[in-house]
Amino acid sequence: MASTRSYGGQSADERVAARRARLVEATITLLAEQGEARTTMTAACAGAGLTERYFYESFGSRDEALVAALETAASRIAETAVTAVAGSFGPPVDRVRAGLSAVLDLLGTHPALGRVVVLEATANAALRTRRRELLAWFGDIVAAESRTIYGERVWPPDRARLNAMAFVAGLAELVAAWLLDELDLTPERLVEIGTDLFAATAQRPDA
Amino acid sequence: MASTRSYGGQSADERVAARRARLVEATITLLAEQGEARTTMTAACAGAGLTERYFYESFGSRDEALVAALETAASRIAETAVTAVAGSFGPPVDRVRAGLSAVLDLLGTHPALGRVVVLEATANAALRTRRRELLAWFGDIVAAESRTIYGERVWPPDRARLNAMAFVAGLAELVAAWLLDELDLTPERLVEIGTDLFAATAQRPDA
DNA sequence: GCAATCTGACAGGAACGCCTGTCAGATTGA
DNA sequence: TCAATCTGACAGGCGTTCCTGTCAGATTGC
Repeated sequence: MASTRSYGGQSADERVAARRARLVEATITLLAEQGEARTTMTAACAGAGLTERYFYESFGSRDEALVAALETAASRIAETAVTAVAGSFGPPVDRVRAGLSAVLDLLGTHPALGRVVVLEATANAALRTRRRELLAWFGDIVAAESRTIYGERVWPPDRARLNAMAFVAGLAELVAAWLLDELDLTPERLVEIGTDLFAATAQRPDA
Repeated sequence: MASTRSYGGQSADERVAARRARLVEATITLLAEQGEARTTMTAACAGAGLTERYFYESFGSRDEALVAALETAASRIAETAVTAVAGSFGPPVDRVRAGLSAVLDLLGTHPALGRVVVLEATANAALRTRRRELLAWFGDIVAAESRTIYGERVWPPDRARLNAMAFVAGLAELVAAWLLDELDLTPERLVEIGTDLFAATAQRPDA
């Protein structure tokens, strides 16, 4: 039962990892294009070009695959943001803008990531649980970045984290509206609004 | 088929309205206590003490009932907020605090309303669509209130609306964490944070 | 009192998705 | 070459839910 031989020029571990990766990508695509309800186990297998048996080689259930897709998409977005801020310089507002621009560029190039993270991440109980953990994680990242950007003018850590979570959740809602073409939103306007909101929520009012 | 006689001392219209109201209340309770997935049509009927046929007397589908439950819960919360702000006086920050306090009191007394609006409102495609419309509506209300509270120091209408939507969505996320006992949140702290966030997002930074 | 109507209980069709099992054919290492 | 293993196709059980239909009993207007 347990694979051990090489096959098609790949070791057993490599084949399993490749199949898992294909399933995750197919799940991301399906979530983005068809929504959570239609992202069935069968559809994910079909999208990955694999049969149902291989699904349970990598995931214990449909929910596990959905969560893996969310984690993958969220990690790519977070990594983009952190890298952009770390590679930026200049006055605080420019560094924030750099991070937001990088994220919105990424979402423009890969809309599926945005749709998974801001539109479909709440469609399922397992996804919602993981989403809240990811939001807390984003909050920690944003709060930490805000301290390196603004220095002493930020809130104390506990409060900074809560403010950062509210900032991320609020901005995510506007991104959702943008992805759905609902309000007169553009990436440029989102960057502008996000930069202002970050400044307003990260800094203490008396600072 | 169409009811027209009186029965049990009530006219046909009254009976239909009463049954619908019971179904909506049962749906709210189920959403709050069992989650969207277990809020089945059958369960709503059982909760309302009605048989399945009466479900389709008032709703064309399960989704319609879920949406009606969300609308009812959201309206009660919005009404509470608007009434509290309208009945408050004093400096701006006090009026904002009055509105937030009233809402959190309501959620403390009727946790089901909060759970439906901030935890379960995204669990279903039909609910998500209605939720975004309600969020835009909340945004309009909050933006309008912010102008009466802060006067000329607020953003222009378009921008005020977007900021208000981000504020509501961000605060809703913190309320969700509170309802789930996840971060060291209390109603008092939420009021404090919400008041600060409102001030930070409603007013122009240079005002 | 009686026919018409309303109500509650319940059965079950139809559809769907998750997950498991079987089986023939392809690929490998010896 | 050949046995062992890996792969893809597919069938189908199981459980669930939505929604419709039937039917006996309760309540009404006349």
